[in-house]
Amino acid sequence: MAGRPKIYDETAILDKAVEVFWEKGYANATADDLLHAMGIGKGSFYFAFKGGKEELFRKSMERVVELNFKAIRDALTTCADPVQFIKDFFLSLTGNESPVGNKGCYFGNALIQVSADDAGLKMIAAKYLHLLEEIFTEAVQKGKDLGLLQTQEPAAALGTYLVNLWNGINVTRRMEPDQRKLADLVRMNLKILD
Amino acid sequence: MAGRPKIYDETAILDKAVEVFWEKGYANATADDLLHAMGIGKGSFYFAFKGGKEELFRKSMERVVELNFKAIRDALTTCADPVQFIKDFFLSLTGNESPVGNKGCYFGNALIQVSADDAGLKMIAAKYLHLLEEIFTEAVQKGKDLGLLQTQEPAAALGTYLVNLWNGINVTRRMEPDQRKLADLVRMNLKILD
DNA sequence: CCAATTTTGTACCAAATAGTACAGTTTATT
DNA sequence: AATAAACTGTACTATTTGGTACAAAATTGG
Repeated sequence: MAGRPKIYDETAILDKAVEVFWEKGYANATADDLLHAMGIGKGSFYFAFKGGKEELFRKSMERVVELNFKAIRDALTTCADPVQFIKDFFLSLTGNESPVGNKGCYFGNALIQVSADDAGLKMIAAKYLHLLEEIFTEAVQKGKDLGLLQTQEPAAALGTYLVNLWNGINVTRRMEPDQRKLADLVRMNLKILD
Repeated sequence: MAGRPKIYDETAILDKAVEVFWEKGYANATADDLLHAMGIGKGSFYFAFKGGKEELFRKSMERVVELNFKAIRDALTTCADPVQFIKDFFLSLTGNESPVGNKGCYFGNALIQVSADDAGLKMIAAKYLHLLEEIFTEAVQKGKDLGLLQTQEPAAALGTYLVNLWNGINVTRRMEPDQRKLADLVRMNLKILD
């Protein structure tokens, strides 16, 4: 168990890579962009990520799930009113202070940016979006169990509805700078949770 | 006004370029891909499109608007029940026979695929999505005028709702192969037009 | 301190990239 | 047929791409 120690923190440089991918998109992010942002040399990079750019992106997706989705899930399991939480979450997407900024959804972006022959990455992105769908579904189910929802719709259908809303907003944000219009749009969609 | 005539049809090669961009994405489509599909040489290409790939993409967007959106608008102005037309349109997106296939929306894709420093292309894509929004809004307004809609929501808000649904579906399609789930999702969304 | 092990930086490379230069070809007008 | 205009194909280039090779460096256990 000897050996020269890493001089960087693996999660720290992953976070840097996430930033670059999110900002520039998978296809447009060059290895140089990434290395520069991560602040490591090619040697270290190809040593740590033998699969090159693709492996880095795969790990960066894991990291984003860990940082973002898991946080949502945790918050949902502890909060008293999951329905209100969902509503607040979506409304928060329409403001400047959005956690996502204008960069969209990491996974939705991936589905659209990754070239067709990288089917593996696409499948992973799809899988994580399904995870988000599940999280929404669980929240709705919990809301139903608590008697907070009148709707006849099954929780799973509402989960699908919400992940589709998420996908939509993350594109619509980019064409619609008017935050009031976005907020109205979200509110209109959230009526389904009354 | 002399000179050798073109040996190719400008719109025909544009259509080929559209195919490539739609299939591979803007960033992933190389000049070679495009030239090969268009069946012309570099000389002809850079003569016809002095702006290179970017100009080609700009013109390809115009072409897609011309071919797709204008057709929708025309169909809407002539049809008796614009509300039903909208519903059928969205439901058609969930099937195999979708006009869009799994390639998504040309302009939504562009918003997500084009690199940040190509702000010009992004603005054009956003503009065309706003055109689609307008088309939806007009259809809804017409539906209201004809007494086909009970909703209190303003037509413009519903237009925004529908373009957001469009944006969402075009991403969600890529993560959700189950067409029945997609169809249910669309039906749930279209209840707002009852 | 020596050896084993792991990490790092630099130099290098082959392929692919978008784009240019330009000579030559084809046609309409005269 | 001569000429001007419009078009086309080929050869070329400079840059950037992702990726490899490998020797040197840093650390720990013996």
